[in-house]
Amino acid sequence: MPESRDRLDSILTMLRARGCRITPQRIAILTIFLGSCDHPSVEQVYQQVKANFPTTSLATVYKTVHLLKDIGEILEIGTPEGRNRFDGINPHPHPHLICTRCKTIIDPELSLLSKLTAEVEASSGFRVTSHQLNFYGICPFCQKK
Amino acid sequence: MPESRDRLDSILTMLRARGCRITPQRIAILTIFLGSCDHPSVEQVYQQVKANFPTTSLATVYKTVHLLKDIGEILEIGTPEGRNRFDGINPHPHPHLICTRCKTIIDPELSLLSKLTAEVEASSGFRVTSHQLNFYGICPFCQKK
DNA sequence: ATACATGCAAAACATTTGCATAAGA
DNA sequence: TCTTATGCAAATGTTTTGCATGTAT
Repeated sequence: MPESRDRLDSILTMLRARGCRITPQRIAILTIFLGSCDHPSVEQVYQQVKANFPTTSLATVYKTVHLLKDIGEILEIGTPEGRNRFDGINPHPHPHLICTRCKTIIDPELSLLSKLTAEVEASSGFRVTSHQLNFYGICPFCQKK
Repeated sequence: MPESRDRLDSILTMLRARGCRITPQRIAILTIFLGSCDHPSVEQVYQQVKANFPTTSLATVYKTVHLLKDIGEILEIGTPEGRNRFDGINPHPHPHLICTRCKTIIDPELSLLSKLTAEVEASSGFRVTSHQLNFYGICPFCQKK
């Protein structure tokens, strides 16, 4: 995956510019986020990092995740079941489609969303800078059960 | 509010049919959910219940909230900041437009929203039961400052 | 009378924080 | 070397659970 390599490099550059240090743990955590299209929780990231880096602590994962969130490279997703999940592929706000039964999270393509934002701005006069849009429902697989 | 009275009655009937008992605490908690259009957290509900019912415990609020969630009368909503919130006006969740500067909250009318939900269902196969939509931005008044 | 609900306190989780030590620059 | 990151453990905050007592039916 060449583009995620580029993205890794650009994030590392950004971290260096910020005075942050590049540690093996941070590279490992970043690699996991950039390489997985699902939306892992902190605990899931921790388990994966430990596989290659057994001494890594959960606290470090939390700290790194917050760092990445602060610089805008990953997005935190609120879920109804306690542990939050993170999106490292597309850190810009976008809708999430959450199955309330099996907890799967999907990123749907919505052609109408930009029009919706435009409608909000036109009718209210707000300058919209961000949004959070979560749909909750039952996925096709769970509907059959 | 006559319609929320009807809804209260129908929920009480539903609880009785389930073998649940109607306690003052449950009525108080239900009344709070049916009467407020915002999305209160458990803690907020607890504080409100305590005002009229000082002996109520937080555990009871949690248990009642879960009961209501199980019978489908309120919806739990995940937020990125820890404490979950609940929607008691279930059938018609509405978007919020939040000014990040002055914290004003507006309920915009969005004609496109139902089309957006239809688009999600059509493209994903999900049966969408609810959603959460928050826009963040700067309101017209704050833009002038 | 007899379940079921309540309220307390303790437990179970998820997340954050403080601090001594390890390690990048 | 000099600062930042790590890892541990303790602290925080939220939600759940067990159990004796209270209470709706």
